[in-house]
Amino acid sequence: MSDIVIRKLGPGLSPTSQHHLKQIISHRRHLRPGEDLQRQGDASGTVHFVLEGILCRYKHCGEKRAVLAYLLPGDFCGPHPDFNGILDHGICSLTHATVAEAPHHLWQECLHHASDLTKALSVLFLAEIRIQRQWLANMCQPADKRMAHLLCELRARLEQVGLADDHSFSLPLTQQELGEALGISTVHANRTLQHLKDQELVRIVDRRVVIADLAQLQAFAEFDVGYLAIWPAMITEPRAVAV
Amino acid sequence: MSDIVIRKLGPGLSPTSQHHLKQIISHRRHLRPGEDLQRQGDASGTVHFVLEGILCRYKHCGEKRAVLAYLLPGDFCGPHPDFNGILDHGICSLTHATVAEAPHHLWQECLHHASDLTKALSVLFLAEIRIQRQWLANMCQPADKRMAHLLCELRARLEQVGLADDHSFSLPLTQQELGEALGISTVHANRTLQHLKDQELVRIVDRRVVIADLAQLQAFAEFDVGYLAIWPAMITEPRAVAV
DNA sequence: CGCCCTTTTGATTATGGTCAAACGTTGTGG
DNA sequence: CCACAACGTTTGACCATAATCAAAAGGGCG
Repeated sequence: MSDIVIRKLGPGLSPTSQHHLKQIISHRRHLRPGEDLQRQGDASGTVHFVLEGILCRYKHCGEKRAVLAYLLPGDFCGPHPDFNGILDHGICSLTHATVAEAPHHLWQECLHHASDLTKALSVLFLAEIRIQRQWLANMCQPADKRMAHLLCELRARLEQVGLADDHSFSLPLTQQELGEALGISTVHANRTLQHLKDQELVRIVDRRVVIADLAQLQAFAEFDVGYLAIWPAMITEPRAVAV
Repeated sequence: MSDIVIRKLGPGLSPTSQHHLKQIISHRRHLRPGEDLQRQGDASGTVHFVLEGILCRYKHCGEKRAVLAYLLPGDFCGPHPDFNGILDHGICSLTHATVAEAPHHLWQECLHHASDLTKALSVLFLAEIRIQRQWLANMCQPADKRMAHLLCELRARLEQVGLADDHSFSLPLTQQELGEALGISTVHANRTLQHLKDQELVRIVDRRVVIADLAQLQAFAEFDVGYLAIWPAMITEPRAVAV
């Protein structure tokens, strides 16, 4: 199951490093919906990778909770090796989830032996900040476009790890949770989704997102997949990683 | 003048590395207001540090321009050493500005010789993503609080490099540019500033932000300086770096 | 002075928030 | 099996924040 991490960390890793990494992250931890993996204000903690389920980075913002990022299977939860401060945000599981946990000393040792791993992590990290910037840029769009954009992004990221195709994917999130990520109220998230449904762009049935015409949805959302490319090869050859 | 970069990169650098770095970034480049340092879509470019003036990272978002980050004196413009793709955003100068430019081959060599520099850069980069996350979290606040928060942030970041005190700082940005960073219209940026002025929290006179009572402004903005700490020591001892 | 850019103001519109209630589903316990 | 609680979804009415449009008023500069 840790293959999904290898898949995401990509073609850059030597077989030796891959082996090392798999050993290190063999320890599993299960999380229930709503359970925190790390809390805002904690001193920097253990390294994690998502194996199953969806988690989110979040901050408290007045009364509300602001969801800053979704963490999907294969994603690195941090903290980054160079970080040695206080965590500025929490990580919370939105579904039942399984994460791989790397004990601190083993992780340090692994980074030491597998020098290409440090670079691969940096690349993942740079990919994450590109998503973060895109989310901020999207804030100047109306809610329906933002919602469509978010669904396009989730689809593309899940596809990278083989969990989505062009027509549908599983999305066990509530409308409230989607709203928190878009910075809109639950009620408005609902109306927004209905608006998309009325336009026959997407439907959400039975915890699955169903897309009639992906190109049309992406056009509506002004979605350009470029910012999600993790490895340079993916820009021209998106499926290269999936092989 | 490149001292400001050393100051920001912080106490982590050995004297040798500092010397190396100063040599490498001795090449200066001047930018006029509105001039691009890098364009969205370019292949990854040259490394830059801001020495004077204010630049911004931006994306086009429909008709508008979304400002994603301000780059202040001492800030690293990227690209990050591990990044080798297409730039997902542009960098534009908002004022007259001076940047230090490190030719690619010298930069690579410098990173090789000064291994602590790579780490220092990562730390700066992590600081930048914390700001990015905070900006996103702020999007669920009303515009007046966001504006106040932005001013608090700019003040604190400028103070880190000795360009602000508790009472005022120079801010040669237009209300339009502030609005683009907050995701609000120019008109609303103006009304928001007036609202803050009416509450006697801040005034902007003659391109300077004047703060009557910093604590009061920060309280209104729900501003917690923690996310701006670059080095662990700064969390408890913010002035340690400034010495 | 006249031009351009920025700031300011007013009037109008629209996007999205809040409150409240109803409806559907699921899971639990009697 | 049903009753009930808990949660998520849906709907309506009303309100608030902010966008848009238009125009006037300053301000710096050739």
